Amino acid sequence: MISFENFEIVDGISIYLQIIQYLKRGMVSGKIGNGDALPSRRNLSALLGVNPNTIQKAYHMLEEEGLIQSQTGAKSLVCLNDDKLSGIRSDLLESDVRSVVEALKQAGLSKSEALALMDRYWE
Amino acid sequence: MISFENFEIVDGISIYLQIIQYLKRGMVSGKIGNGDALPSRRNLSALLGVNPNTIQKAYHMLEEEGLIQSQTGAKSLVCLNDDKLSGIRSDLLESDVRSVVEALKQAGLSKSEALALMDRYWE
DNA sequence: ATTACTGTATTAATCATATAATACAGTTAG
DNA sequence: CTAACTGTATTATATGATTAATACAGTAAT
Repeated sequence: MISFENFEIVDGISIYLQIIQYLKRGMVSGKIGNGDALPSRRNLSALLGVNPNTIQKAYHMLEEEGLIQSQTGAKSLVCLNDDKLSGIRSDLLESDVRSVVEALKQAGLSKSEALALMDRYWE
Repeated sequence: MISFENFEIVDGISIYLQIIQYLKRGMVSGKIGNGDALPSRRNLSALLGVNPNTIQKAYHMLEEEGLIQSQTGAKSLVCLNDDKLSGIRSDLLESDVRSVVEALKQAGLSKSEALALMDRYWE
């Protein structure tokens, strides 16, 4: 069963997007794999303290992307292959890194300053 | 006059927050300094293709933070000192770096992989 | 002073997000 | 079989972000 232990909702980004992002990152890391069962909409909504409809929205979008499969009555399952995985990986990492590079550049940091900052925060 | 040439609105974050973020990063980089004049609400709204109220919201919040000063009839001016500047700097860089570190960690990258990725995307 | 530009305020409408309360239909496990 | 859990759907409400159309008051420059 996929865990949401180290998941925390932050302000400024839609909750359903944060859930999608969390699951995709888990897939990229290998912690979440093909066939894994997702928490039920009701369980996850109770765990995170958000409305069931918000979970449903996230799951529904993942299903439209072909990353999970749902069937009325049964648990939703992760549906992955190598192609999908490499697609998610490049999408996610690219947008993450691209945005922070842009931000640090605009704040006037040099490449080496940025790398040093990053190194320091990695712990 | 403060320039918005290299500013582009992205999806997923409120426009007024993006404007605030852009201006703060300019302050941190030194491109924007104490006393600099901001574009008028109407001008900037036309330039960015957004509603004047959206610009007003961003400017108003910056004024509440004490980073700009406005007076009816005249241009709004940047209002900075060293204390404010160092506060913005640590806030901005910290949140930028912290979030990307968390994202890349969760995606399963090692520190060196992350630094290499960052290095590669810098140009 | 007149003109053109400023900031500020108000009201209304629209859209996305999120919540709330139900209901129905299919599955899984005892 | 039945009870408890699943996914799915519907309707309503609230809030925040954004747009829109004005209006008023103050500044700056000619």
